[in-house]
Amino acid sequence: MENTEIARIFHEIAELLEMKGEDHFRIRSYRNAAMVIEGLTESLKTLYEKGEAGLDGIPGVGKGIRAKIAEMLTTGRCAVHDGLLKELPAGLFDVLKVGGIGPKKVMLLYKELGITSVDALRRAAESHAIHALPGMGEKTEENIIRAVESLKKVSARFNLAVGLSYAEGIKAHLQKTPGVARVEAAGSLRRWKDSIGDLDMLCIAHKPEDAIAAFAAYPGVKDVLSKGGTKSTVVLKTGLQVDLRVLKEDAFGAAMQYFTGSKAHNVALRDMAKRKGLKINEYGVFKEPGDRWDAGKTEEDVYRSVGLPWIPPELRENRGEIEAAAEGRLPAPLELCDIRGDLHVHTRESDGNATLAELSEAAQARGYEYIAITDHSRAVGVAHGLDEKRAMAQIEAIDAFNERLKASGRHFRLLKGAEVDIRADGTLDHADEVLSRLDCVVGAVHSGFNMTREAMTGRIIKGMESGWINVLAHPTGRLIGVREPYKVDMEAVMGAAKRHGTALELNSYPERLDLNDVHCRMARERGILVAVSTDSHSTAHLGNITFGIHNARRGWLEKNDVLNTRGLKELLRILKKTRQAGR
DNA sequence: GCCGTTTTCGGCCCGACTGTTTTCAGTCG
Repeated sequence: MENTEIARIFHEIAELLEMKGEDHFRIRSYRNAAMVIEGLTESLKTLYEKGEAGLDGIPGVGKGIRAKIAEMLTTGRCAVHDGLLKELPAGLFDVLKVGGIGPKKVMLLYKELGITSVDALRRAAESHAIHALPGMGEKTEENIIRAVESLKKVSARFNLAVGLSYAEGIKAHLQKTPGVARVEAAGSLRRWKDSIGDLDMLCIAHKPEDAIAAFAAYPGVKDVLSKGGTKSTVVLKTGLQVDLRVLKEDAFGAAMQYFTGSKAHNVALRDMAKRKGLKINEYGVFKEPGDRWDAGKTEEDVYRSVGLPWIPPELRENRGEIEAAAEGRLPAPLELCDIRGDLHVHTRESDGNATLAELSEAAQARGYEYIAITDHSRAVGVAHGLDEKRAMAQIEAIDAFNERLKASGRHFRLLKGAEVDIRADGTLDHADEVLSRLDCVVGAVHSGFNMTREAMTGRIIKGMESGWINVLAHPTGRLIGVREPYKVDMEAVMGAAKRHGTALELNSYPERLDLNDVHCRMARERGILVAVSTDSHSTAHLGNITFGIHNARRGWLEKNDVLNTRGLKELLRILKKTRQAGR
């Protein structure tokens, strides 16, 4: 079993225990362990196979949960999970997803009315069978009908680029409201998480009620879920939920810290504060009992109050950043100015829409020293992939172009490259005669996504073993919200990358962000270089590098961990060495 | 169920809003 599967089972145990009304802290332990497991950079299987001590020392995983992990790894089952599922029907998980229905109500509806599905819930609400139950009323029935309706339309999660554009729209709208001094997005968007479930907005306003009213009146709003004195929640027409909190200026830093999260980071931070006799909430830092500390204006104040330096939002996942901050070993965040070029760019020869000259100009305008032209190979027919003849012609064209650049005194170079398909049998989609003339070969999987895990892993490793691949592009093939990653053993792929000196791509396209944050961190720990590339199909796409940089930060990558922070000379040396080592 | 500068028991982050209640539970983030 893989980490994600084991984590899922712990999440389910937590939900089942919660419905049964078990101890809150025990439930939290399962949730916490699940989240910790999702952030691990080694598979539990590998750790377990190391022997007794392998699973020791994982924070939040004690004796009980360790035993369950061992049980799942050896038998593929978890008796506690199985037992709970015998007590409670699996349909209750769906009922729990209905907004406004929590574990207590799910259980009440199940016990009193036998409701085990969303459909049954809606029917019960429509036939007014619910309001007779204790704690339920007519309003509850109306809300259930509405929540079930929106459940159907809501798409799971939104990608970052979409989230950013909504946040900008709301920000512009609120800033037009008199008395609104400042509006910022917090939450997972500010942490640059690869996908967002909702938007958290903060605002400073003299009259909170005016800001709340303006928020509810935003033209994109479909439903107002709640509207209080300082807080409101709405659902946009697109299905995205947005929360707004209105605050006073002197609490803005504390609120930013609080609402940026993650929840796990905040719990750990507040626990730390508590041990120091302090209390942190969204209004500031307080010395018990109750009196105010001057630590609410900036986030730095909040962190300083518990003896920590400011922690970049991208790292706030309780994956060791608090300990690292305490010990002064936070990673130095990767910056845009560290990036010297882009190693994955398409032209109109395949499925891009820009010419060599246009891309060259756009890249120079960004201050780059190089970009690699990496059009598709022929296997990607829909993208008008290049066969050997066209590839050779492009090589000649790039050589000629570089000659002209040189003659004009520009310190910029186009690298000859290709995004060559790793075919289903692991062979490459260009002949050696073409590959040997390229500066930078990007290998990628674009078909046959439904292979078994073993077959896909073998296919990719065989591709790398050819010795031609400098960078493995979008290594898991995921498209956020559209397509799951293909099944692949990333530990094995990284093992091969390390042996062959292959870099792994962090594809900056907001729908991809592949490698993800945890995979980036895995690469760093294993000493594998990451290429932060854009996979641009137009000059505008070069700007997507921003998404890649923030995702790299989430993966703790520093300048030295990234291949394309190297200057041209050093880059070419590394690219050449990879080939020589591999062949 | 986890954890320890309060260490093997007794804690465990904190607050807003809603709908149902006559003082608060449930839900959410």
